[in-house]
Amino acid sequence: MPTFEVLAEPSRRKILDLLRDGERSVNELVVDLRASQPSVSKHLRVLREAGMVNVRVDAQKRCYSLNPTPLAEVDAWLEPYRKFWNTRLDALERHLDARSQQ
Amino acid sequence: MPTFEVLAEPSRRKILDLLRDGERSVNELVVDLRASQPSVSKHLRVLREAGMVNVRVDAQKRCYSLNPTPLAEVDAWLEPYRKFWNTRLDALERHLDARSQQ
DNA sequence: CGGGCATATAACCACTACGGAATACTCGTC
DNA sequence: GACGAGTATTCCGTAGTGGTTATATGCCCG
Repeated sequence: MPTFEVLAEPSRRKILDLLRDGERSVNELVVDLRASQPSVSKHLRVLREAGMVNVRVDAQKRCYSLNPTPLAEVDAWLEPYRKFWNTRLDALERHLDARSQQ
Repeated sequence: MPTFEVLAEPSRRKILDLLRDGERSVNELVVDLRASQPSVSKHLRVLREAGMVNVRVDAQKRCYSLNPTPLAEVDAWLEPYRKFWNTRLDALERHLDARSQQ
């Protein structure tokens, strides 16, 4: 599934957010997300196949950790837009400066 | 529709990309996207309702222009991840530095 | 005011994604 | 080797999305 589609799911974004604090087992994620275990497992599969998380097997547990690399694609897409809201902010600043001259 | 879902559609991202170069009429977008007119109109509606584009009426034509503001939400979500691939790059740099010492 | 241009909307269809319940798998333990 | 914990997978039902065709709307012009 393409990166942007993966991120369209709020639960999946939240999983990534949680994994920023370090690796978590499936059950820990289930608790934090207040979702069913199959649901979380399915989302984790999507994230795995998109290369956004890594798995470490620890007996029965699977510990998932963050792989932020694919997010660079989003960052790259966003890049050309950044100058737009920068120039917007610049315009706003100029506007405010002009007002402060009064 | 939430920002991330709006962006999940490749055609919609492409529309935004095209509008970076300035406003376009629906028909111009239809040509550039090689898509049907109703399809483009629907995508434009989604983008409109998400506040990502503005419309200017010019006789029969509707000229759409970019409103990048909602993209700031994506940028904000992405922000905490940026340091991750920075530290990854740092790690890569250290690795390369270490190799160059040999 | 009739016709053609530009766009929006409606109605329909195919597809897929998500959630829940049930089940299968796999490992460590007794 | 039976059992339970932890997780993955399967099998539904459902809802929503995107595409196409057909139609409606609004505007300019002759």
